[in-house]
Amino acid sequence: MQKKILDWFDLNKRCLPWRDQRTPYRVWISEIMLQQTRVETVIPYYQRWMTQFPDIRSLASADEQTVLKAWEGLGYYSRARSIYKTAGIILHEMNGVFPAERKTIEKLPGIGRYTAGAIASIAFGQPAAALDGNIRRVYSRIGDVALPARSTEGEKLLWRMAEDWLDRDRPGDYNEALMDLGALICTPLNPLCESCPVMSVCLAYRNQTVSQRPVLAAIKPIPHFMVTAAVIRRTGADPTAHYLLAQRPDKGLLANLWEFPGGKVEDGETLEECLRREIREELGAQAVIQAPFGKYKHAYTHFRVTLSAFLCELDREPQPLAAQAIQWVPVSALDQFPMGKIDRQIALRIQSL
DNA sequence: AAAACGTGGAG
DNA sequence: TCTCCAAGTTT
Repeated sequence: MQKKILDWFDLNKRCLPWRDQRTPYRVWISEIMLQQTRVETVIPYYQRWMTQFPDIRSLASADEQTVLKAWEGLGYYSRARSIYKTAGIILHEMNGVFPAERKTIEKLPGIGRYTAGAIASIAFGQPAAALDGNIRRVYSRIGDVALPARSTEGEKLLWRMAEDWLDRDRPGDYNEALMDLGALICTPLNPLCESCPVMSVCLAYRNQTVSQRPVLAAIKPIPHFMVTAAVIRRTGADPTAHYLLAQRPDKGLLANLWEFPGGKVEDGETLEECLRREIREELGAQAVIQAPFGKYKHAYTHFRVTLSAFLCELDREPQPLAAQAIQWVPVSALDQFPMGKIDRQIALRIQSL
């Protein structure tokens, strides 16, 4: 099976930017960017990143805000903050040398079992197994695994398969081969079994259970929240327009990113009441609402929001009561502040005025 | 063990 | 419009 998969890989592997010059740094950055993220999404981010931060030293000497800005739009922003932390650790505690041992790699921030195995095998040629979404699907089908793939028992079995069946001579290529096989042939929907190099050993194919493998967990209902946000224009003699941004807490959703202040609508509250309450609580000021500034729908990982924005002014200078920091920002500088998708859309609308 | 954590694309 | 999910990790 390993030979069939590697022979297929040698003929069909994808040409991807991180597959040139396999330095540990390039493999590491690509692996983090690819966590839960499509290849096509990652490619332009990866190319910009390597221009902006060509090595660990340039990354470690940047500001976290600059790093988050480079990550803006990729999502799961703790990944960017972990990368930044890891760059500092490698530079200051490891003499600037990326560790080669899987166990050591796995101790670094943002690197779990999969990523440690991928880096160890791909960048260092070590016989370390990797189990990602693609490989999990491929092995669930080859072994016709009836256990839910993400259950404790299922994970145990699948990691065991990944360890036992790893090609010891070409571990990095083998792990990548399984991922390419999962991405190109053994796809979630409509897999191309007739073109698969391991069709003859695939138990799910034999048992006609391919479409039922892997066994997925039940999906939970996703709540939907109504939220408001204030686009606050600074009043006063200054002829240049400035708008107020607040920096989110350093933990949780969109940590350390900037946003237009606001919050969830509570029961029995109108949108305007919600906004005035939030501004009072977060900024210690009275909001004078002037006009609606658009509705924005957005789906996060585990909830959805409909955000109603309003153009406002304040009756006094705001205080950072809830945010880490607040800042009056000229329209031309809104670009430089890392934001999540929905706040970026609001910022773009301001810039189009 | 289960929940939190983003976004964009396909069907 | 809506669902599902795509190279997982952390708490």
